[in-house]
Amino acid sequence: MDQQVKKKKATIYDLSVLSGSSPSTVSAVLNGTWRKRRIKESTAQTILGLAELHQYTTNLQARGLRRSRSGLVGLMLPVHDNRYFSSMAQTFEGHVRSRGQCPVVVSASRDPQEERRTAETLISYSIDQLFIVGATDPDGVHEVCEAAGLRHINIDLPGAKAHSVISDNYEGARMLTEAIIRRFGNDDPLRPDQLFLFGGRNDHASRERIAAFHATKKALLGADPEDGVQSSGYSPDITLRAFEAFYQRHGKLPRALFINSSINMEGLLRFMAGRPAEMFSELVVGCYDYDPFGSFLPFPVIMVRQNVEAMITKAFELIDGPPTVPQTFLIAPELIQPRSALKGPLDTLKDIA
Amino acid sequence: MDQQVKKKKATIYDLSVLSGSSPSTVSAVLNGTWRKRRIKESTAQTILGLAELHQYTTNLQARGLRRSRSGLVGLMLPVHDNRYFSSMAQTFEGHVRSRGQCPVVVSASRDPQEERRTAETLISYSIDQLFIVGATDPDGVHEVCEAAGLRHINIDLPGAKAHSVISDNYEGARMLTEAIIRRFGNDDPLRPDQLFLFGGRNDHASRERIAAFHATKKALLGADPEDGVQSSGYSPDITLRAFEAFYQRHGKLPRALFINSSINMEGLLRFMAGRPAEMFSELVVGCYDYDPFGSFLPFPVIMVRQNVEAMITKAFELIDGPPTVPQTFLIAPELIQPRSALKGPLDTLKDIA
DNA sequence: TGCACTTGCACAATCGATGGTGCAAGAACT
DNA sequence: AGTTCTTGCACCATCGATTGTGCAAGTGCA
Repeated sequence: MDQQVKKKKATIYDLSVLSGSSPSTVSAVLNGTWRKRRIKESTAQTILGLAELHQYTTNLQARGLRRSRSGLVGLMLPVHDNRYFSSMAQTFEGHVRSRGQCPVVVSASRDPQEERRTAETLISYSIDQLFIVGATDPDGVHEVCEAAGLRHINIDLPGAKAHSVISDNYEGARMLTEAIIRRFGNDDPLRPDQLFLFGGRNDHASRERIAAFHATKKALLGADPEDGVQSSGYSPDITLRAFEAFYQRHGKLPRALFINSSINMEGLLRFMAGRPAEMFSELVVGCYDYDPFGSFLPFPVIMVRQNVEAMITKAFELIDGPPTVPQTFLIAPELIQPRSALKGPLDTLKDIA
Repeated sequence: MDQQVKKKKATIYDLSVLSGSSPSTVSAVLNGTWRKRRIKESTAQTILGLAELHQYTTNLQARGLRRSRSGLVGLMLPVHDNRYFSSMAQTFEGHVRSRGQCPVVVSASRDPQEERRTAETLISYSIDQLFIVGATDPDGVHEVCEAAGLRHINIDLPGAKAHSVISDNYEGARMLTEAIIRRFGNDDPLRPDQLFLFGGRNDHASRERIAAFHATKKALLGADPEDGVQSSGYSPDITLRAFEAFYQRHGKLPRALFINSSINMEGLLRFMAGRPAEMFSELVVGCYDYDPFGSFLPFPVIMVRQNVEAMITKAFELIDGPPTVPQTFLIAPELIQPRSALKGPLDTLKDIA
């Protein structure tokens, strides 16, 4: 009967019996340390043959328990459903796999409590390293990791207590603001009260971007009215409401927009839905994020692409390196002109038609 | 010194000593089975207090080893970097968390070998269930799961040997094709040789969609030339080349396009990049996938949104239900008119400004 | 007082792999 | 032949939690 075939998954003990060797010998052969343990070549071959035959696979929980690490490497994202973060996941996976470890990607919803709980859960599985992306409370997560002796690193949003690899938000926002302004010709240049920033929150990235936004406006346009920033967090709906409020107050949208992230950009889309396309035909938008579809909207959208590959690479370098005092590393982002469809992490996969 | 503070993470044995109870009692208290084991309320409180005090957390590898399951639930995606799949991940996470388990999301690059290897790795960690999304070789993965006695289910692309929950691709493609055709008025209706399908591959979804495409063209336009389908897999670059080849041959793009997925749509974007926007002003596109940014391109893009929430819900229902003969369940997708910015899984998160 | 229950917990085996240590048999050498 | 190495492996404790079982002390009742 099929029920009898319900294989219990061969263990080293099974192979031990079958091969006539001890479990420890079998273990050594199967995990590759057998030469160091002076196991005879022929013994090894016998065991490897049996393993193959019986489809042996290591029980990684048992190994993890013994070694007190698991081979799992964690990536904690704010959310999955976003091109920036999902390309982060994609890139991360590639790196982890190429080191023979197993990537575990989870999201924590930008909720400090959830972030800590998530870290704790991962720690309970004895993950080997944790990459903390865009955490609302990086230092809170740090405490949890620290207490468990877990190597970790911040990405995208910096913490004070562990290394951080982040985008050069100031420079990126400076470039973006400048590009928005320069987009307008000299005959009808942009006025300071025509450029607004939507999105942003009280996090490091937003603060830097807002600072650069202000500074660049002042430098290039000579002035910068007080009310130029409409904070609306990282929520499409709140951003939508901010646009609606603005529209109610002014009877129109600004001439130009600096939008803090693709998530806020979705708020603009929601505002656009149901309104005539002509309403947006003169609009110029800068968005601090890159999304290929966002780049081809019916008005110019200048985007900033953060260098995910470089960030992840640097993060691995640091997390593997010797511990030093926490430092923040800036990775230069790239200004992307409207109507650009760039390659992404998927392009490294082999093309299959 | 800090080095001495390197806490070894309290175990039930530590708490056992501290509380004067046996490890098994501590274990029972901490995992909630203590009433069943007739542990005194006061004993339990003492232990819980100590656990709190010493920041005890269960070593889930040890538990997993003993129980031979881990509390991990796997989601295997083709890729992360895509709104369809990442919204799948987002939705999945919500469901898994609400059951007190830990989601593990990994991708397998649409590579049959990678798919099996990935499943094997996850199995080695004793995951409790596996959700297989868009697998190139679902039945291959099935074998691996079957051998390990792992509950699993196919999503998006069906397999023959396990339950499958998929989008009603035929009906979706029928709606989409019809919507594309109806988009053209009666004075200058679309001709059969003006509507082409790009993308698709030899998988179940593509076959269904292509069949519906053909049938609907024939039904509504009376004819359907042979060469109406340009297979280009799931790769932006191959799709780009398909567009270039088409353009070379015909000196123009088709009047209307059925694009098989957002990934192929990115191929169109790549084709658009660097070419004048006017070239696309008359184009009408239907895309079998939904991406909010894709919905606002400078030409009408009719999209199909697959009901991710319903698919995941159904999948959980099935995977938890009693085993029966493998069956495929169709979930109705939704036709999305151009310029629609819909809510997604992120909107369930609490908005933070 | 005697017997049957109930209460409250301890004991010990177990999950599967790892790695330090010990030791017999054979080789090499004097 | 006696001593010292080397080879090749087995033994066993261990990682931390779970769980079936056993049993002493206490309770209730005739």
